[in-house]
Amino acid sequence: MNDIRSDGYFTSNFGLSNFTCSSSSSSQAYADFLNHDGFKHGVDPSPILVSDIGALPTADVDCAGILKGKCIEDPNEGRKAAKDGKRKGEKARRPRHAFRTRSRVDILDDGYRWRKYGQKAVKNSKFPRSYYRCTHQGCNVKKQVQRLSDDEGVVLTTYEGIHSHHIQKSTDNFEHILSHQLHIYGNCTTTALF
DNA sequence: CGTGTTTGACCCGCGC
DNA sequence: GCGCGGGTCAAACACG
Repeated sequence: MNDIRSDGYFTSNFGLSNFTCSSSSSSQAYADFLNHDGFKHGVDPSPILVSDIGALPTADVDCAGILKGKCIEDPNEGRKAAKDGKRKGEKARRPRHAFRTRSRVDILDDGYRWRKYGQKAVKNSKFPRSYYRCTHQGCNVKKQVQRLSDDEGVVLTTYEGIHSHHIQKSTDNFEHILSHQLHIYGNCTTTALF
């Protein structure tokens, strides 16, 4: 199900989609986020910061439904940790990882059910940031979705926490949604779906 | 009626 | 201390 290609990219089939990451931390991030085991590591140990986001290549989806992209570690973990009640300077226990995807739709279906609990205007951006929580009982995974102001075709999704359960939607549903989306937009090269 | 969204208020940390 | 910005809460609302 998982494979590291010769070019260092990490490909994994999570049931709903194929995702490609470029570093071991990225693959672990996605493994954590999707609650999967058995990942290989050691390709590229260097983390990529959200501040470098402008220099990163953008994720894309080809006509076979293969999503390619990079995930980014969030340097803002300490601040979030402090807000969660931890002491200043204490390392955050819950990693946050961001994924850039090129998509016309803001909501990328990753197979989990999310409940929106907030939306905020972002400074220096004309697009708001949306906040989502996993609706599964006992699972406190969160994600933020924001469209980049300098590239309106790019959606930045930040995941925080680890799912304590399996994907809640079936592959059949995903395929149904995918075919529906492709029917709507008629251009699968610019539509990203998980 | 259950579930999810909207949106203004609120809280907190940080910088000045 | 104060203002700003990010993040969260919760009441009201919409929808199937």
